[in-house]
Amino acid sequence: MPKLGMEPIRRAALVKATIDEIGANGSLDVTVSQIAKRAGMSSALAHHYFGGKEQIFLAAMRHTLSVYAAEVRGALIMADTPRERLEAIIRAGFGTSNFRREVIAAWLNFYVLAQTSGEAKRLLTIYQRRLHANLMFNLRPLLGDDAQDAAYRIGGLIDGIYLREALTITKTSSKAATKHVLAALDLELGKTK
Amino acid sequence: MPKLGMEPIRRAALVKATIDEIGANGSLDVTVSQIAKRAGMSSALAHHYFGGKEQIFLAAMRHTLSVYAAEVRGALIMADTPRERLEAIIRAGFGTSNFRREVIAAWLNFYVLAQTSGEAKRLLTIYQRRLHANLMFNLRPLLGDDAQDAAYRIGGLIDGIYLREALTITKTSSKAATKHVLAALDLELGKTK
DNA sequence: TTTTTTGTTGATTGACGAGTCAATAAACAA
DNA sequence: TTGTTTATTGACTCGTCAATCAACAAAAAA
Repeated sequence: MPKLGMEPIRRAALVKATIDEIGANGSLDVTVSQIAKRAGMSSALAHHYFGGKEQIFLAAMRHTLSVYAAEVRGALIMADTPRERLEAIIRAGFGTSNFRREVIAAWLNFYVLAQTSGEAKRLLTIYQRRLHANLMFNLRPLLGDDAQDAAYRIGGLIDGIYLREALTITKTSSKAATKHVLAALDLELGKTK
Repeated sequence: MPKLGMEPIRRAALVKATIDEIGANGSLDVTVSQIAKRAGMSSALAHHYFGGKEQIFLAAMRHTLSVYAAEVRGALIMADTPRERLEAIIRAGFGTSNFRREVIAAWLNFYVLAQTSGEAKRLLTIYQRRLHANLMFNLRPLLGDDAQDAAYRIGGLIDGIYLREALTITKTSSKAATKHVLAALDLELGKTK
């Protein structure tokens, strides 16, 4: 009994299932059947809507990236000063929608995908550039020419902490991660504890 | 014409071929045949010596880790003061044997493997702990109770920069990476530029 | 010399998975 | 009503790959 207008629903379900399946599995070594089953449909339908496995992965990646971007934008609305905006960017990165086991696992595997897929690489590069630009924009008024290097280090630290969480995940790690990056930010800004 | 004493030679060749193949391929999605071919033997022989694919991967991982550890130990011999030792640890991480395309790609994929394989996870955890302990030991005389957090941040930054290099590799990035982490170290130590 | 140990591979097996296709069915348009 | 578009799947094809095996060869031990 086919209801019309299923396409967006199916696509969304597949995207979510893909992230969950990668998270559950810990690798990109998931079958289209597994994803489709988790999303409650046949594998043929997944192919029908996405064309192929890589395109499913890329859609999941775009979704992850856009959720991240939305969370950052949201946090920035509330912030007025450069310092507040920097804090908002950092907090958003470790916010509830991004800092979860499956999402971190998926993120890690997107880096692997980027080794093979040009499109995946492009998407990740966009994320990195956007993060860097956001940090730069708010660091420059505070640090001038040192902003460039500081932004690189803060961005690198964020990514590094993500990578570590891919290995050991705990409930409290979100708070701790935020605190660490904020401390690094204070150091960059020249505040001594 | 079987020469005796081939085992260690074959094993070493397979380990090297594994790292190269993962690097060339950008993922763990390499076949035993590919690895064996690169190492100049049949896939059956690879199985004969290692028993299975995962054990080949783990051997490659152990090798990578031990090369890293050796490089750190080597650098530490020349260093006398805590500050010099910290610099040595950082420099070793971005030294010529570790900071290469294939090795970084392999490293990234070991993180993925650690999601599935308990042994891989164990090995990576050892690396992280060792790095942390090394940093701590030399930061404590300089920072006291702040050493713990500082070590976490320096370690995280190192990993983060590695992750970024997995995406964009350039010739000069080794120098730049070192400079960035050393700058972060200076900040932690309270030196203002 | 016979036997055992070590080295080595081509061929095969058995499983699994991506992608395709034909067929079915409901909704909608003409 | 008839034709078209959208939704959906079971069955199938074709390829790949990890792992095993049988067989051969040479060195070393007996």
